Amino acid sequence: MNRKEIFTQSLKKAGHKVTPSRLLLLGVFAEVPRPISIEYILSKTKGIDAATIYRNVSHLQKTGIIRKVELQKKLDFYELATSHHHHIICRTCGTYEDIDSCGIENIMKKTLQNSKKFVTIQDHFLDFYGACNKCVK
Amino acid sequence: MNRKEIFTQSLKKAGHKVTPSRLLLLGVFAEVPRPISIEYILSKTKGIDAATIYRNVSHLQKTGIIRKVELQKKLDFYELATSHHHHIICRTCGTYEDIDSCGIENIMKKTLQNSKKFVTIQDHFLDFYGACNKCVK
DNA sequence: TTTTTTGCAAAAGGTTTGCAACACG
DNA sequence: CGTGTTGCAAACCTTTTGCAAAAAA
Repeated sequence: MNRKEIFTQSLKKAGHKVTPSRLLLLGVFAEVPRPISIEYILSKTKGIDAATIYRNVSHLQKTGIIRKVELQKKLDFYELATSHHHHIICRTCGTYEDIDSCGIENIMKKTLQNSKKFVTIQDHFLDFYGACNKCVK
Repeated sequence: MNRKEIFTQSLKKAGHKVTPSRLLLLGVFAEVPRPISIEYILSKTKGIDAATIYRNVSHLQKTGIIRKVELQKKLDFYELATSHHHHIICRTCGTYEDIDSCGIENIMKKTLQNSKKFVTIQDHFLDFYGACNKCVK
């Protein structure tokens, strides 16, 4: 079963009609093994109207074929230059806790040692998303 | 020296004029010990024109009073529901490597143990930003 | 008084929505 | 055929820019 057949099957299973634009969209996802942005998707699907892409991304997400990696609400966060730490954030109510010592330095060190392309790490981003006491049920 | 005086001094030192809108803006940052979004800032500075806020955030950033935590270019990344891993990304050219084993499970476990509010972690986000071989100089 | 900053209005991007034509099943 | 999907255009929202008035030094 080739890639197109797999896509076709998963679309049908989710109740979506199989259309050229959807196959193309899923093809873009399959070619890049990492989270990609709408901007990137649009650049790889030039023939298709942007509205169609937005609608399909939204539909495929609702049925679980793709999944949204949401980092808070909007991009570009700012902080006072003196503070930097990590958080655990409740997906339901948005409450959060700071994580004081997270041991990330070890991971950074190990990552650099294993890396073939990279020489330095200047910055990092780490947050956890979960459920707080009040929102577990 | 109170908070307002500290702000005044750091603005002057950076060559900014001291204005009510800037003091208010810095006050918002000081009240929340974590990265905040423009959206949040605007909601806390209602009397002031949005254009002024955007300009000030931009200026304060250039002189290092606040700092931008940039996660790629735009928010809302998507991935196939089956794939999930981490990256080390070059800030200059955008090249990246996958990080296969990053030891994050230990951090998750430790974080949950230390947490007072949280019961489960459903998801996490971790990327490193650095310089690759070609871009170090 | 000089230079920077501000508010307003307009412009510029990116995303969403309404609607009629079209295509999948 | 009937319903879901598409393209187009208009609507929306957020961010940026130009300009003249106001404020800081």
